[in-house]
Amino acid sequence: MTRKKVKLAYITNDSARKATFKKRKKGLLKKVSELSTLCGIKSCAIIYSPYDSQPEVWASEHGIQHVLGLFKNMPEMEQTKKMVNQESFLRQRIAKANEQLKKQQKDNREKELTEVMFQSLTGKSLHNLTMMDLNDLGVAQKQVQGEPAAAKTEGMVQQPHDHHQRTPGFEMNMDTMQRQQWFVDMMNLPQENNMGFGGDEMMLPFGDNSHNALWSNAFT
Amino acid sequence: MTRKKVKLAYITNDSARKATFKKRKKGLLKKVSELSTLCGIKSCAIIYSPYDSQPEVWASEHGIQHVLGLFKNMPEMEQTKKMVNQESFLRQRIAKANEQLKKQQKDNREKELTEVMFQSLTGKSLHNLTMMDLNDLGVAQKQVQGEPAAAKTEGMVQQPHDHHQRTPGFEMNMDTMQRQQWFVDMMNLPQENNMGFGGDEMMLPFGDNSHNALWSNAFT
DNA sequence: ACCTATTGATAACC
DNA sequence: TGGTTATCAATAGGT
Repeated sequence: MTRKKVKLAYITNDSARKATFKKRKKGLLKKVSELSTLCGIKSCAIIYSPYDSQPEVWASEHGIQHVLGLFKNMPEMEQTKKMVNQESFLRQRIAKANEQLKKQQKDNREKELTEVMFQSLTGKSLHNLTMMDLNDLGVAQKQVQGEPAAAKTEGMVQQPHDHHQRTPGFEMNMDTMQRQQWFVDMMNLPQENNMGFGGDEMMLPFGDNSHNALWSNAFT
Repeated sequence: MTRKKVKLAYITNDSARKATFKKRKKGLLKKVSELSTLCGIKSCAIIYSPYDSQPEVWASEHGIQHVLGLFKNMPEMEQTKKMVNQESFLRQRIAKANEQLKKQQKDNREKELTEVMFQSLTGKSLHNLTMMDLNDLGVAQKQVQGEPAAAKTEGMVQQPHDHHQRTPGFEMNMDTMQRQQWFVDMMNLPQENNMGFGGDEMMLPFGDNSHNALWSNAFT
């Protein structure tokens, strides 16, 4: 029963290391527990080992989580379930927003079509309509920017964010021809430029935020 | 130098408790350190005490944080800076989305107004356009066909979320006066009712997710 | 996994 | 608050 002085270094022997790990882990958690009990403080210990599928976690009752919120531990490291949940929740949220936006865009396009159709009924060129139909929601509009009717459109394209500011400012003194021209111009507004943000832009930068983590259910 | 058996219970004596705390904390962190060194495992301990302004944290080098991401400890408990940052970031993101959506809605509304105005100016029926829209966009039209335009307008206010679906359903049988009145009415439509989803609805449920926490900068 | 010698931690004291 | 020491507790190494 001689006992070496234990050099503080990695134990290369696998079984010995595992044995030591088990013993010391137990002792450590006990220490943590004692510390919390004796001193009435909040503490926790997290031990991740290849021996346990899950990280060993100990925390004083209602431990630190009540201070920083409610800390939780990942059931499994690799799963990072909650983190994914958080992310997916946000994605859902954003997808919903996007959906709303798309609806609006669709509606917008619908109106365009209506307006273009109106053109055709009133003797205007069907060129725009054709392009729109061919390209549906794509870049069709841009392809017709060279059209006379699109002169104003281009300006609007470049100031899509001010678009809404035009709305209330109807000039009701235009004659019919002018109004119709304006009407046609509006039809040629490229929807794409009013999309504002696309899916990609709304992607949460979780790549950069990979250090964000959500702990869950380790502290009882 | 007699030594009691140490009853595992809260030490009521303040100074004694503090002394014990200091000693044991030191010992505990040493244990954690040893465990990691000896067994090559990741571990960390977090000790929050009234004695230290900041929580005492120890983690094996590149500890657990590399498994779950990069865990970090709040510089100060109460600040929960990062958490706030995360939240505010998301809020920003969502606010942006909302803004975009509003723009779309406004633009949408603008087109509606234009359309309506044009109608009122020309006195033409747009039924055929409606049919075209129907073909292009599906069910939307069906829901509103045959309804008086004025009624529609009111519906828009009360059902802002279905706004886009009602829009194309112009009923063009009104006389010019009626149309113009409708037009004016539309212009006076409170924009707020067309926002689709509001800030509150997009509020992240952080109240419920208070257990979400972002650690930062504790693990060096 | 269980033992026990030995080291290590620390309660009580100064 | 920090240091000392007797004692208790943890555990290395063997079984």
